[in-house]
Amino acid sequence: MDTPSSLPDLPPPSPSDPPYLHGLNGPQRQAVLTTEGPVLMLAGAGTGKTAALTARLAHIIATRRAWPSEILAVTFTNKAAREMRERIGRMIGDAVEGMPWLGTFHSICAKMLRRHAELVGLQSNFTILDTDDQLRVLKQIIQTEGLDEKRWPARQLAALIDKWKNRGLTPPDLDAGDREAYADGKGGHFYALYQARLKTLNACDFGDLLLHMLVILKNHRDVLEHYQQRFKYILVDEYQDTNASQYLWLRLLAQARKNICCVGDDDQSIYSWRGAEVANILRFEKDFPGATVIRLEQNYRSTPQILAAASALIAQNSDRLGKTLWTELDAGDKVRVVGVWDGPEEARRIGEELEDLQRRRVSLDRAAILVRAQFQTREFEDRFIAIGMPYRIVGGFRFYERAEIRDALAYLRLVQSPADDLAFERIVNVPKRGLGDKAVARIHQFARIDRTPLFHAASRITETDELTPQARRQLANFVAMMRGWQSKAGELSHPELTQLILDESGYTAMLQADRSAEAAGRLENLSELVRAMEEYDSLEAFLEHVSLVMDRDNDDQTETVTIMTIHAAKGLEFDHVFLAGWEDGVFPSQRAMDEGGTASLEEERRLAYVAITRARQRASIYHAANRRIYGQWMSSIPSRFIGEIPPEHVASENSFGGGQSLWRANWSAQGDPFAHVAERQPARTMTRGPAWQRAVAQSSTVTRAPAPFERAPAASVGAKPRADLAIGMRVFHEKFGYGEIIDIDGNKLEVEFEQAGAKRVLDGFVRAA
DNA sequence: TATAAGACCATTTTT
DNA sequence: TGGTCTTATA
Repeated sequence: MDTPSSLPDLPPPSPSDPPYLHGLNGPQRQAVLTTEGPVLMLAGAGTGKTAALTARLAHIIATRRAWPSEILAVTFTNKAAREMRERIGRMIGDAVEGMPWLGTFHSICAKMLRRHAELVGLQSNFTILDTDDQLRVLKQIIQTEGLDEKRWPARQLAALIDKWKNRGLTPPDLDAGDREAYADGKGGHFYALYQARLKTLNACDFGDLLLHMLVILKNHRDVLEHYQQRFKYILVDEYQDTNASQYLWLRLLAQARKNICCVGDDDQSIYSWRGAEVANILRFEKDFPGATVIRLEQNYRSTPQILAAASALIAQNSDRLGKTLWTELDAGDKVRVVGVWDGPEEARRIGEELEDLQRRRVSLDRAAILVRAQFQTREFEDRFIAIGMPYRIVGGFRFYERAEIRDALAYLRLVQSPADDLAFERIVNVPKRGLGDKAVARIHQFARIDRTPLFHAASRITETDELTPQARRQLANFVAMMRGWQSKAGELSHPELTQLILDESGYTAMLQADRSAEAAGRLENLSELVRAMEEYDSLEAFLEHVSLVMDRDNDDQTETVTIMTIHAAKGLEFDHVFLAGWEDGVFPSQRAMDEGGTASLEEERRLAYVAITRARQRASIYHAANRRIYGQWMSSIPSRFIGEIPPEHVASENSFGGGQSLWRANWSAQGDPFAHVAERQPARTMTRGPAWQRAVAQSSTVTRAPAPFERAPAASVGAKPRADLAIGMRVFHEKFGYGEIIDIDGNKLEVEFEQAGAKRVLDGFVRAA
């Protein structure tokens, strides 16, 4: 397969090969060495895609085909971009620094758009709105147009506009059908209003970054030609995730030289609900005639058992380009399918398995729990707190999405551009200054009449008697403070300025006065923000970074299990993977089963494929017979996907049969809310689906009665206590705030928290304060 | 204007 | 179930 004879165009590997070719197999080498013309690299899960990709870049640079600044390399996430930059850096050294066009679609477009902003009616210092800002603008429009917000929610309009932007459509491009979609045919009108509003705000949303650039490239030949000349080579990662507008953008840029290399895997396309179009990858050869298609099929990650299970599953999908993954690894364990009684037991069982790994000195970093939806994480969080299992939940709120961070940024934005109405509205009354809806409405009115930004209107309105005397005084004070900061912006460094704003505005005082447990964390986040700013040359640079790039900081050095959604896990790998909640209705999700037909079920199946292929050594699939969803207990049947894995690759276990009576007794004794369900549920469930019957029938392991009571935590096994902590020390905890260490027992601490009282916590969750 | 109690409604979320 | 948003009251 990877012998040179099957690839006649390539020189055979030789010891004189440059280092970046070392260790690459035949197709990977081909992907590196085929620099000219369009290339489609179909890279299955775990086939060394990133290695090939970075080697390709290194090759292009090393052989002087292009300067680093002449290569466009696009990824979807900042993380992927960062990783690529690091890996190339290791191959070619400092030359990566000169790769200004390596980044996400959005960051690259933002960079371009700052140069050409005037071509779409923006100034080059436009602000980038996030989803929150976007929603607020839309709400205002809906309100001023006198629409019933209940009947026509802003979220729905936002989703629609997003969809249009993803498809590369500006308001005039919409056809009749599109326009009909919202508020009895007013969709297009509202879209146009929104775009106009953004223009006056000198702002754009995420979708606009791409859409504006697309419009510019289409309408301005000179700009297009400039970039076509500049980018001698184009490289796109995760091509299956591109949406129409990204696709059109790429096609325009690649048209002249046609040196475009797209890497992707149609089987891992799981973002169609976000506008990604698998069709882009399926029709690549049509778009670029004569394209070289290279398949990376040797998997270096998973055991044959895992791979076979995943392959059989994905084979159920139609509409695939088709790949045959193979591996040279040894057989390994079958995929485990474990049936449990309910959600809490699922968490308990997985917790026990993790403790088992700890006892075997396996680092928890090598294990992950993957879920379909975010709500499933709670069950694990509850359990893991109880047993002291160190965990990390990926997703949820990101750093810059937190209220206090957004508030601080709004202050900065307003200092930097007084015309930023969204920022003004966000913070006029934070901390509370007695400037409520009424006062803000007056300011709005004033601004509308004068056609000036809110801040300017606010300053003017204090010279009138429009407001009550105290509101007037407060507002005058606010305006004066803001003016003060604006004038000091030149003298102070931006971290100093930020600190000054936080203190003078009363924001710090507000949080200090707040006795709740979260307040301490908020203050901590703000100092984190100030610290992060120091790495940037200017406020502008920092704000740009924060709106597009800023990730949550996860620099904890403790070994932890990772709990995350399957979506978030794409591209990652773990030795031990626990796949929770494989029940019809959870996974595949109820929505996917109800609406969307085959297409969305196939996307769920791809998701299942992604999930299984994250595992290197062992994949364990869990399904519960009962699950509480939105507070309601529901009985459930195993996911249809379980039944699609060939029996020869599966080892089933379940907690039923022998354990059942014990269960019932135990649950009833605890006043279990669904004791009545237990009377009949198992029998009924077991006769339900064929998958379940098989899971029971195949059951090879003797069932163990589940632990009826809370067990003593075993987390201390194999964990090393930290040397940097001592009794009496002041520490900070993300959830509980500040406190003092009372006692240390191995890696467990007894801490008296200032707000939350005495708690036992793992040392990994605190840091010295 | 600020707070408290009720209504409402829930996937996945790279930017 | 529980978090967010809206509406009623001090």
